[in-house]
Amino acid sequence: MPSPAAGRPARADARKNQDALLAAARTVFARSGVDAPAREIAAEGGVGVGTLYRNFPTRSDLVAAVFTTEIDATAAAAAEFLATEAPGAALEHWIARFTRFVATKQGLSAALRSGDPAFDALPGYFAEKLGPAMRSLLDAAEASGDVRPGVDPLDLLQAVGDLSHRAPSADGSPNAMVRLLLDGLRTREADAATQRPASS
Amino acid sequence: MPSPAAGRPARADARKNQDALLAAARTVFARSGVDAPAREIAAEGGVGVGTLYRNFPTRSDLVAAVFTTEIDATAAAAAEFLATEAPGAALEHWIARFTRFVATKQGLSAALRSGDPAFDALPGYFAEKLGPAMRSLLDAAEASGDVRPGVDPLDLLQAVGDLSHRAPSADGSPNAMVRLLLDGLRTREADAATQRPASS
Amino acid sequence: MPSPAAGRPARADARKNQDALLAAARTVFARSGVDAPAREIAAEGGVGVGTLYRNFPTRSDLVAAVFTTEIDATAAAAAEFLATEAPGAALEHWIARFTRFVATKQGLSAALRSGDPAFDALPGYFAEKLGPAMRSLLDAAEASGDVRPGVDPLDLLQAVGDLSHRAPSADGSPNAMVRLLLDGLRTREADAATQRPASS
Amino acid sequence: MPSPAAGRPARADARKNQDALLAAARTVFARSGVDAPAREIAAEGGVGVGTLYRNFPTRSDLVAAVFTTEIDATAAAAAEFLATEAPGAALEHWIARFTRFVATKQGLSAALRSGDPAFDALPGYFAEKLGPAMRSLLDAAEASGDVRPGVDPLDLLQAVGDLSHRAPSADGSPNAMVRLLLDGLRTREADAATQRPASS
DNA sequence: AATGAATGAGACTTCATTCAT
DNA sequence: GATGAATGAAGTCTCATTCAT
Repeated sequence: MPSPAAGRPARADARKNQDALLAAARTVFARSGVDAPAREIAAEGGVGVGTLYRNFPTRSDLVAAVFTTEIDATAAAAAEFLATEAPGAALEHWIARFTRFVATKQGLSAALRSGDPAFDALPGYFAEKLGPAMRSLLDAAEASGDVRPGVDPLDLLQAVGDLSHRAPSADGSPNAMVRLLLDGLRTREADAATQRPASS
Repeated sequence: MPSPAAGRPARADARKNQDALLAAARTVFARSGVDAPAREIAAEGGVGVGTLYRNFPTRSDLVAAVFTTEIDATAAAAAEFLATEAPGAALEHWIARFTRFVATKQGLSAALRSGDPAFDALPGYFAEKLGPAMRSLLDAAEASGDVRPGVDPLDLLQAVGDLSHRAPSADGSPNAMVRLLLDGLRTREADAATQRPASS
Repeated sequence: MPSPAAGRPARADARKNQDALLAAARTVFARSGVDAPAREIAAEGGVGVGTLYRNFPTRSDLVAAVFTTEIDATAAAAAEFLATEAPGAALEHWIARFTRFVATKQGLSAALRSGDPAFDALPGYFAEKLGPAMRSLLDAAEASGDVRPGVDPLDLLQAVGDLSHRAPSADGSPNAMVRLLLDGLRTREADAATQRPASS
Repeated sequence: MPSPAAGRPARADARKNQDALLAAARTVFARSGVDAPAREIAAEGGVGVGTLYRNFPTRSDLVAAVFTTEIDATAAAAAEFLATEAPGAALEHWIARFTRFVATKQGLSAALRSGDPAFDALPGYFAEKLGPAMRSLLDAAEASGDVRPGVDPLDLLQAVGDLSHRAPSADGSPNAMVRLLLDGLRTREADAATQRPASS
């Protein structure tokens, strides 16, 4: 064991608990919504409620932390997909991932609107992190001709988010309305053909 | 059985309370979500909790009643608008109204998914009442050339509903994404021009 | 219809309700104990709660009335049995009947001890009515040699009552401990024979 | 897992509360019956309702615990009495004690019959613990000639229990009917004379 | 620092009782 | 007089949160 840099072990422990709680909260929020009992989250994380309260004094702190964490992870996935897939596929996959992220947040949008100051920074964080991520995917897809230009990344994100809201969606793929929206996003080569013929 | 022809006396009062409770629930649901304390609803309606429980034994009974009532009112508005406005305006106004109805239902979609059997009939009722209403508005608007044909009323309703979800919207008009969706609904005269560069 | 004596019909109605309530209370007390909801009793009697309260302002009034009524009926049965059966059988049948009366009064003894003044007269009424009834049955049975003499009727009644307390008893016959007590009551002809032989 | 040898710290407190609640329940059950408000029991024990619910999630858990505890204490008293008193006195005292235990259980027999599965094991526990205790006392008393042989301990226990049911009994001694029963239990020297007319 | 026991506010629900019709 | 709707007190139970160990 080549102890790296004589760090204080207590820190490691604290960090471990924080991570465990974050993961637990993610799980529980998805299962029972953001109003799930604190005890359920602590139990899922394998710690006592006291520890939960020490690390996240208020529920909104925890919610915000989970939200932030997931935004980070989701944003990071964009670069990863772009690096390993064709632009169209990357965009599609990433939206599917974003969709699952949203679906996981039972009751979050209601919480956001609650006026709790702990949430004030969240929309900004969302825009700051996911806006550029979406932008990069759209740029690539526009360049490759997969989607038409002129779409605002945040508008799209919001729309997809809203449409994903009620859809736990069987296999993890976006629900019908999202697919509809995405279809509309593609370039209109074929679309035009569909629309031109003799209308009924 | 004394006086044969006499109607049921106390009924008038009971009915009044029921209406008061329905109105109160509508108000409170919009303000605090469908999970608002029973006492708050009773107080808003100016009755005791006991009365609330007598008239609506379970919370889902009340939710379902409010939902049903509003669906009826919303559906009825369609005919009214059609009779007094031009097709395009009628459609637009009605959707704005529908949008407000949805925005009022904080947490309803989550409740719907709760599996409570009291909600089983609701989606069907929604489709049965609002489908034809939307259909009639779309027909008129299509006939007058305001919107393009081929739109499924229920799909549209669902999409608008989902997009309205998080938007109490300042002045009562639909939010940006809904407007976007509605723009897409209009006839593509201009749209087509934009998309088909060389139409010659 | 030879109207008997031009009585006021209202009276008949009132009496009918009272009887219906008494019967209903008997049924419900047996089913759910003397603390059963007032509404359940009113419903069983086919009247509104208001009528219940008009006829029996307090629960104890009703309990006392039922109790009194049944004491009367039980006392009356003694003479009837004596007139139609042999003394031993009459005694036995009557005790079985008394046993059922007691078993029917779930929680009555607790209520009796509650200190409610409405119950003050009950023990006296019990003694006054059932004491003589039991006395007459015992006298006959003693005379016929079926039971040994020297048993106090009220003591016996109380003991049987207490022992019947926890025994809904399958077919309506007294439970094991009561039977034991009654066995002890019989003349010891056979008993002596049983006891004399070689003790273990 | 830090300090290995250290016991569980907070346990002492928890145990103390549990005991306090058990004692409180015993007191309150005796005073107000087994249906006494949860809050009353918690208050008597000097704890919050939450603690009551934590330690005894359902009322039947508490009832069963009190019952079990008292059965244990009552059973233990048998050996104690046997060791310090003459067999006849030990039996008498123990029955008096048992009588008080039963008198304390206002409404318990009704609860037992409620069908709550939490009570299923109680009759068995009663028999298992008190049967042998009574047996040992009877054996000693039979050997010393104080009581006649052939009495089933559980039958006797049940009979005494039922007869004690309604008798809080002034000075703590069994009520009249129980005394009657116990008189019948004593050896029949005199009794036999009375019963066997021509013994010669 | 972590733990989980204790607390008690507050939500739910049931009924006894009153009273307008 | 009868009815049953309304009331609200009272009891149950569930957590969020604190705090001793």
